[in-house]
Amino acid sequence: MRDNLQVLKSSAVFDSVDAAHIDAMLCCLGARTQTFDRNDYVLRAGDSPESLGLLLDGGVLVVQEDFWGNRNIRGRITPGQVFAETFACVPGAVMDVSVVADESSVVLWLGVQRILRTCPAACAHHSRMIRNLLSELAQNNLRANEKLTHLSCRSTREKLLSYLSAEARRQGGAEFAIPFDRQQLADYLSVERSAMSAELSRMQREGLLSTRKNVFCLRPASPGAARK
Amino acid sequence: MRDNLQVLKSSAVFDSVDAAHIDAMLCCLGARTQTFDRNDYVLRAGDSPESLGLLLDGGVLVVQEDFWGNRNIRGRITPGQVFAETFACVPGAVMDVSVVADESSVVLWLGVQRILRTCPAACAHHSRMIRNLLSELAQNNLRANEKLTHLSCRSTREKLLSYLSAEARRQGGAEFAIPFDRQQLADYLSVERSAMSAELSRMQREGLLSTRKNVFCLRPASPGAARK
DNA sequence: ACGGTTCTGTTGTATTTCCAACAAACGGAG
DNA sequence: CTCCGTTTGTTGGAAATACAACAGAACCGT
Repeated sequence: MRDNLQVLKSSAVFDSVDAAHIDAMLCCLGARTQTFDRNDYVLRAGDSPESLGLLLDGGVLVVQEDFWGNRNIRGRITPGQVFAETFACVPGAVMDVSVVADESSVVLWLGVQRILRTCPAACAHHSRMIRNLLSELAQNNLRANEKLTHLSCRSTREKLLSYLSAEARRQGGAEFAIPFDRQQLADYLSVERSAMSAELSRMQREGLLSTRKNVFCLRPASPGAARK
Repeated sequence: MRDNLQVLKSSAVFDSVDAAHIDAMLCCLGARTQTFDRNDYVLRAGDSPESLGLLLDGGVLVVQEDFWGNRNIRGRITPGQVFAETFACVPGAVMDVSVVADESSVVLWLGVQRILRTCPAACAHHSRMIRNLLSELAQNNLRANEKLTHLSCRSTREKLLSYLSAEARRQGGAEFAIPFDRQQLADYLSVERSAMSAELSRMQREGLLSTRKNVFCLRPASPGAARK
């Protein structure tokens, strides 16, 4: 719990905010922490959160669920990242997604309206935080765009390649770990788990990639690879 | 062209900015207008725009295209709305989508970094505009979320119902016009145009809805409706 | 080591989508 | 009005996905 300050200092929303002032800011933002066990709901679809969540420890999934338990995973939040900021920034916005703890997690709630409503000149750091928040929203937009790119692919194979290429690019190498197990990956890409599993097998047989558990390694295209 | 000021005043990014100050702001933002014919590219994938676009007149489509001309429509921008703001807000961000004029259009370019970089206190309206921009980004996020909801549906019918319900909700009635023709709607939902057309026919036969051109009317569920 | 649970890959069948080609309806331009 | 290009709806065969059911592997705590 002592390294929470470390997480805060490295978090994008507190970027360029003097560490010495963070305590004062937290008080000003009405910050409070909350802990969750695995599979606990952090926020439910239908909520209108007034605070954004900053994950201090653990991991949470942003998911959309229908009545029959079908779920689409929007993304996974890791410590230092924020979530629900979009809904917290639009007063009255109703969440159409839920946030579920994927493991034991600690969340710091920040009353974003206290940043936005009061005059930014009141506190020198407010203006900085608003710009950080804006940057965070833009990043979130980019992530959503990326996911839209994956989902607009027509076939399971294309979706996999689109996602895996993006992940390789993001992590800067052909070998990388993904934050999902197979079922979660299928829910993220909106495909059938079994069909995806079969497709991954085919792709491995063709030499496009190799995978052990959640570690993938993309291979450069080999001209003599067998099709199908 | 004279009613451009009217568009600006009603635009969300200039919300609560005194009309008398807009002129001064435009100068400060390095604003300049540009006109486009139908099918002209306003921005191309690969660009790193330093300005956001505010549409003064006409209509533009945000699209993602691959090498073979397959395109996915991300959305349609109408006068008063902004586009490319996400990329303009993240210095160096490379666009993975293009913006194409769907009709003759007039765009006002606003140097967003001049809002963000300079001290907000320098101009009383800067702080207001930053918050407007933040709100705009949040709205954009909500739209992206909505589209993700549509795209995560598995079947053509589900996608159609998801989109049409959302549109009905947005426009506040069972009867509404959509901003797309059939091909554009198919590209927006990432489905086959012909399959979508067939599905729409089936849904009409079942009495779920009626459609003439781009006007749709959703009907309340009738218990005795024939399946398939 | 032992069960029990979860995760992953495989397979077969039913269903759906994709694709190409065509037909009908529509909307200007001359 | 006719011609012509565009848009929309229809159809049939090829291909891909959805679904269910199962088997082996990995993982857990006891």
